[in-house]
Amino acid sequence: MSLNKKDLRKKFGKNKYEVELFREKGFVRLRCPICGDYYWTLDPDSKNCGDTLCIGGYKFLGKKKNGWDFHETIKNWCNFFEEHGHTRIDEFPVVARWRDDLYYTIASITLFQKSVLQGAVPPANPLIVPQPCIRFGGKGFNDIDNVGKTGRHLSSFIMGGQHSFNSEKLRNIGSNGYWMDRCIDLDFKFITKEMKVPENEVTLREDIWIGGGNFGPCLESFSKGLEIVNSVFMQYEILPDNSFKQMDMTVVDVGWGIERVGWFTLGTPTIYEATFGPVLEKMKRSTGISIDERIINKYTILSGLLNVDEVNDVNLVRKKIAKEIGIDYYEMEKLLGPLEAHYAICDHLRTLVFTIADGAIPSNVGGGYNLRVILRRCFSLKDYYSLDNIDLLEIMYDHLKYLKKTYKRVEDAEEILKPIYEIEKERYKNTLKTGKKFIRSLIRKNEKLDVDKIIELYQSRGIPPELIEEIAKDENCEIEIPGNIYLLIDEKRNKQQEIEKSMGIKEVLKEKIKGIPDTQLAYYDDHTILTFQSNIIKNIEGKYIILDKTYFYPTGGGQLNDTGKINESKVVNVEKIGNVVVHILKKPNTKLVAGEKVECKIDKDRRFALVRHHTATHIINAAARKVLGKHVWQAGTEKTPEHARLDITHFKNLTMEEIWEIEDWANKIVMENRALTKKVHERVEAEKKYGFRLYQGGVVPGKDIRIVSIADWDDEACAGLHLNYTGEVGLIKIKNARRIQDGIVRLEYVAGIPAIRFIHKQEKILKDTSNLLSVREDELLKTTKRFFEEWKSLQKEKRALLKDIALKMLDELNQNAIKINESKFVIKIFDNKEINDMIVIGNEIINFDQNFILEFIAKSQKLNIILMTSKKLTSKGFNCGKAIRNILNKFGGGGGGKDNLGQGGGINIAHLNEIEKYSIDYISNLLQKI
RNA sequence: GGGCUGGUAGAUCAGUUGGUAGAUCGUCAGGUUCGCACCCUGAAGGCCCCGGAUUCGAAUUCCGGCCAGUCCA
Repeated sequence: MSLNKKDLRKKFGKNKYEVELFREKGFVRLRCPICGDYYWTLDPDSKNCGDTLCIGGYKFLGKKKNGWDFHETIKNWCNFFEEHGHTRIDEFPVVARWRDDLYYTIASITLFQKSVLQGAVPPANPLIVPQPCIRFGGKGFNDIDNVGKTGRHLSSFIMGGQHSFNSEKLRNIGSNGYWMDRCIDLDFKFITKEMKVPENEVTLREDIWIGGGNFGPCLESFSKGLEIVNSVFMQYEILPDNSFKQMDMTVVDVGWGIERVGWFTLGTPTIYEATFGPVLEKMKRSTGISIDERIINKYTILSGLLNVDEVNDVNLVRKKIAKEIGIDYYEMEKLLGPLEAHYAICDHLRTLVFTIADGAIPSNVGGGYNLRVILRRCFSLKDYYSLDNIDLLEIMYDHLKYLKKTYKRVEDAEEILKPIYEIEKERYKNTLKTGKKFIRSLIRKNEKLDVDKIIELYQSRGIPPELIEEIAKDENCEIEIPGNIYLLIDEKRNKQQEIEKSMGIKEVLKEKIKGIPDTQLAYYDDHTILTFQSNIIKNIEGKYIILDKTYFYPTGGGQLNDTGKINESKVVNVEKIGNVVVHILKKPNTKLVAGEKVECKIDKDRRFALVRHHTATHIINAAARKVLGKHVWQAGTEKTPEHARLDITHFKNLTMEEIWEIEDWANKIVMENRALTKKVHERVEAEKKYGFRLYQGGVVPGKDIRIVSIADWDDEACAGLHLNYTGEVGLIKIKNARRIQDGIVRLEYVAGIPAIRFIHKQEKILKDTSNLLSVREDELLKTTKRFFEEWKSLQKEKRALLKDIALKMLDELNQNAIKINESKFVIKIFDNKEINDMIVIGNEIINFDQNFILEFIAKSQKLNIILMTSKKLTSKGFNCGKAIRNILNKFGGGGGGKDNLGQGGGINIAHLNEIEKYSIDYISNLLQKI
C-alpha cells in the first residue's frame, strides 16, 4: 500500500490536531528532537515528546502514590466517563464468535467493526466498555515470548473503550456523539483530575492511525515515559486507488490501557504487580523469590526501552541495559529469569481463565492452539526455574477469584479449569516423554540428526530443538543446532493458500433486484401456513420470482430454504437479499407475470423435518451444556431434512453415558411439551437479560434481535423457524458423537420420523445378526464373544493338528522322495490347502529330517506352491526363493522368498503335470551341482 | 482450515528390497532357596486399527475411513 504515515503526515498539519483544549489552556506545539514527531505540551521548556524511548525509560516507578488497584482503576475510569455522559455497556466475550476473521477480541473496537461501523445503530452513544482483550502476537502485536520481559506487555488486558459515533443517519434518530474537541478535553481531564497528573507533565503526541481500510489522526498522551492512552479519530476511508474520502460515519476510538493507568498510579516495578495484585504476591511468597532491589529498580526503569517490535533485538537491548546498570549480562539474566517467569506464568494463566470462561479450549487448531502454547509455556517455565512451590491450577483459581469482583463472567470457568488443566498437563508430559524416548532411540541407532531432521521432529512431534540438544549431550553425542533454527523452521512453513471465493448466487441476485420493495416476511407470523395466495411483484428472466408476501422460508439463520410450488412451477431454492425474498424456479416460466395473483404451496415434509431438526438443535445444545458444563458453546451446525448435527466446544471425547444423558435430557424436554416463544427484543435489553449465551450461532447485527426461547431451558438469538411446542419434535436420537478436532465434539442426531428410521436400521442389523447366529438379541454379545474365542482356539488346535499330520506324512514322503546325494526331494499335492498351513507342515518335517527339500503344491482354482528346506542345504548355497521363482516364471507365474522358504503361484491348474516334471529336472540339476 | 507423525502381545517398542510376526518388561508354570530377591528353563498371550486396491503373496505399497499426537494459519 502506498498510503503511508509519512506521506499522510505531510497532509496532516497542525490544524488537524489543534483542539479547543490546546487553545484554551495555551498548549505549545513542539517537535521532538529525538523521534522528530510533533507534540503538544503546557511546558514550553519540555525537552522531548515524552515517549518511553525519547525520555529514556520509565520515570514514574517507585513513586508510590495512593494508587488504584485493578478493580479500582476500572471503577474509577468507568465512573468518570459515566458522569460525563457515557453509557457503560456490557463487555463482549473474549472469544470473538461474531467474527470470522478473528479468534479473540483484540480491541474494544472489535465489538463494533462488523455492526455499527457497517451502519447498525450502536447500543448507546457515546459509550464506554472495559473490554477484556486477548493478544497472542501477530503483526504489530506483542510476541508472547516478550511477556514478562518488558515489564509492560500482557497477553490479556482490559481495553477501556471510549467510543463515540457520528453520522447523518445517527443524528437523525437522535443519537449524537462527539468529536476531537470534547474527546481530548475529557481524556485530559481524566489524566489530570482523576489520575492527578500535573497538567504540565502530560504531553500529547501527534500521530496517524491506519487500519482496516480506514485512517485518521490520533493523539497519544504520555506522562513520565508511559503512553497512557491513544485517542484515535477514524475519519477517512482508503479507496482502491489509494486516494481517500471522508467516511459516512466518523468514530472516536479511544483505547485506554486500563492496566497501564493502574500501574501509573501505583508506580510498581512492572505492570504485573499492579495488575495481578494478590495473585502475583502469593506466587512470590510461595517461591520465596528475592531480588536485589537496586538492580531490579534500575532495570525496570530501563526496561521500557525494550522495543518489542524489534523482537530479534530484545537480547541486544538487554545487554546494553546490563552495561548501564553495571552488571554482567549473564549475571543479570540469571537474576531476572526466575522473576520474569513469575510474571509470564501469572499473565498466561490469567489469559487462560478469561478465555476458558468464554468457552475457548486449548487444542491443536484455531485459537485453541494459542492457549495450549501458553499453558505449555507455563509448564516449561515452572520446570526450568524449578518453581516447585507454585501450583499452576491454584493460581488460575486465584485469578478467577480476583477477577470475578469485576468480571463475573469468569465464574463460568470454575468447573472446567481443573479437568482441562489436568488433561493438558497429561498431554504435555506425554509429549515430552515420548519425544525424549524417540530422540534417544534415534541417537542410539546413529541416525543422522541434521537440520532437516530436527525441523521435522519439531513440526511432527513437537520436540523442541533445545530438548534434542539436551538429550544429545546426555548421550555424549555431538549435535550442531544452528542458532537461527526457529527462523529456518519459519522458512519451511507452508505458504498460506488463497481461498478463492466464487461469486455466490446472492451476489448475482443482488444486482438484479435493485429497486424492488421489501417482501413481507409472513413465515414469522405463522409457520404452519403452507398454502397461500400472493401477488407477483417481479419475474426476472422467468426464473427468479419476487412476491409481495411470502411464507417460503429462505436460506438463513442456520436453516435451509423451503421448496414447493408457485402455481405449477417448482421452487427449488429461496434466498433473501436484504429484505427481498427471491424464489428460484427449477424451470423458467414466463407465464408468471408481475401483478398476477398466484397459488403457492410449500413442501410440508421438508419444511417440518427442517423445523423439527432446528428446534431439536436448540434442545440438544442446552442439554449438552447442562450435562457437560458451561464451557459448551455451539461451534457450528447443519440441518438437513434427513439429519442434523451440532458441533460443540468440549475438551475430550464423550462417553456413551454422557451421550445418553444428553439424549435423556433432550427427550425429557420434548416429552414435557414446553412452549417455544419467538419474540423480537431490543438488543441491549436482551443481552442484559440473557447474556452472550444468546449468540450461539454468532452475534447477529441490528438494534433488535429475534429470540427463540424454550421455557426454562434455552434462549438463543435465531432467525430460523421453530415449532410451537417441544412435543412436536418427536423422538430425538443421537446417532453419534465424535471429536472432529481437538476441543470440538460433533453430535449427529435425528428427530421425528428420521429418528424412527434410524432405529429401524439399527434394529435390522441386530435382527439380521441374531438370525444369522440363531441366538436371542440379548445374547448376541455373549455368543459373538464365544465364537471369537472359539475361532481363536480352533486356529491353535489346527496348528497342532497340522504338526501331527506332518509326522504321519513322513513315511509317504520318504517313499516318494528322489534321493540325490544325501538330500531327498519330494513333491506333494494338497487340495485346497492354505499356504500358511503347508508351511506349518513343512516346518515340522524339515525340523525332523534336515535332508528334505519339500515342494508343496496347493491345488484350488489356481496353483500355489512352496519350496522349503533346512539350513543344512541353504548353508551350501541352495536357495528356495530363487529356485521357485525360476520354476514358476517359466509357466507365467511369480514367486520368491528366502533361502529356506520360497513361495509363489499364479499358475493355471492345467500346468500341474508340467510343473512337476520341470521341478524334478530343475531341482535335481541344482542338487547335483552342490 | 492446512501440513506432518504414529496405530503390531497386558505395557514399551523392533520388523530389512513385499515372502514363516519378534524383543524387553510384565503374567503364569517349573527349577534354584529354609523362605524371599536375584538367577535359570519353559509357557501362555496377536482380526499387525478398520475397509478397499495392487500382487501368486501385504504388518509392509497405494487409496479411503477411524483413533491419537504434533506444528502452522
